[in-house]
Amino acid sequence: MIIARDTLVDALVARLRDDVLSGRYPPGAYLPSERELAAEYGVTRTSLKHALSRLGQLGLVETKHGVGTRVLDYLSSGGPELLPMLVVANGPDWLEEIFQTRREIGALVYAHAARRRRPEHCADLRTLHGAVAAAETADDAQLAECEIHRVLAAASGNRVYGFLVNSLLNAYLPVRQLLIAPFRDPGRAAERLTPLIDAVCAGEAEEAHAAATRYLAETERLMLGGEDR
Amino acid sequence: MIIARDTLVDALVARLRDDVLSGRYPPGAYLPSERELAAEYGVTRTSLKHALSRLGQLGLVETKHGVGTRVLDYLSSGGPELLPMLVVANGPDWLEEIFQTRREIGALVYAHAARRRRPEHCADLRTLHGAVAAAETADDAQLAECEIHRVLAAASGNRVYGFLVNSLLNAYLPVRQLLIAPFRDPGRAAERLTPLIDAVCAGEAEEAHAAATRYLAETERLMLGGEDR
DNA sequence: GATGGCTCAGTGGATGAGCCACTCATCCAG
DNA sequence: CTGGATGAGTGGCTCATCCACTGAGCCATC
Repeated sequence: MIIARDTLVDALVARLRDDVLSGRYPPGAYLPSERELAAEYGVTRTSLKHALSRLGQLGLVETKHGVGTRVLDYLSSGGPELLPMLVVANGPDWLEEIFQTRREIGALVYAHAARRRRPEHCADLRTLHGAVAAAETADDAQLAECEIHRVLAAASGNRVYGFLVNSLLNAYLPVRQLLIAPFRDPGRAAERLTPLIDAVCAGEAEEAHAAATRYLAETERLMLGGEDR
Repeated sequence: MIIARDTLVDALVARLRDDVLSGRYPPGAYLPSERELAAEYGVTRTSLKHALSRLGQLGLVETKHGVGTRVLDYLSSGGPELLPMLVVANGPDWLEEIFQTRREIGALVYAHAARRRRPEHCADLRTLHGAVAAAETADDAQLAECEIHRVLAAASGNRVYGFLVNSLLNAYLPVRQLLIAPFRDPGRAAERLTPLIDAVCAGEAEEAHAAATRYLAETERLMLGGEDR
């Protein structure tokens, strides 16, 4: 286990992010001046600026010289990089939409993977599939399955799809402990993966599309508390 | 036209980003120490740190206290927020993959839009469609068309799809001048949109899917220099 | 010889005072 | 009524300085 103690700026970012997401500073509103905020949180203006700068990069706020820092309408203009943050703050609100996206994009991308996979992708998939089956903890199985999704996305031959899948994984990883049910029995988790991996390695695009849809829907059901068998 | 002069930190971010993308600092390599970099660029360490912090938020580098700042393997682990940057640096390399993604995700999302659109979405679509037709410049037509994509994504009822579409638009906007051909004749641009918008407003999901695919493929062809008619 | 603790050089983290540049509302002179 | 000057308030940026962390190497100990 890695102990990654947060830095002061990380804590500030988290705090300001919460203040924005909770509605304390709604979209369109101006934040207090940097000098005021720094005083309120008991930090230097320099540190506060670092935090604001990162929120700006995230697309949550916009700073204008001589004017101030304004909260943006991130729900309208934001990108998927906001998902991890939003999921941590309001997980249940987002589950359904993320699952739908995962299911539909997954089917699309994994069908491409079946068409364009190369031998090394298949080798990686087999290795990871084995790692899921042999995992000693649910945690290991879950992480190995994530890598499978990455390899499948890479096999699609479209790097943009790789980015999209990474986005969804990034939203999933911070809350994965809550969605670990499908991996409690690693052996069965691996069995569920078999049809998808076989279809992709065999180059059967139609079948991969169907298998992906089935697999993703089934794991969702289990994540949401359905019984396994 | 808005004159948004770059700030020093913006320039630093751009410079460091180029140094990373150009391979001067390949993934896995450590950047020189902050003190050295600050001296090299003739700026304060404070400003340099602001730039590095933003690159970190972007997922391009990772900084560890007491160790240094390392370039990440952004092609493997990054998200779509990297696209604007990558497109500006190596546009042609990415065009094909972005177009494929736009076409396939667009068809998927706009089919959902046909199923779930609400009256206000249709009203917005009609207004924007009119704005494209009446645009006095290709520029205005292009921007209005972008808004149409945003409204369509919103109409899908899935905010995650909205984020994905925003990502693609963000990658497109910085280079849109190079891809403005389809909007040289705003009237014809609006004509091309008609089947898609009609299908969505009529709630015909299958037809919306097909119309979206046709529309997106046709505009791509024109963007890449095909003749219009 | 292997172990465990120490030191030290180098790195990033954070501070706080200070000055500069920009924006906007206001006011006043023409 | 117009146009320019003013000033308060904002963020941009610098500087000098200190703190905290890491890792390599040394060395006494076992």
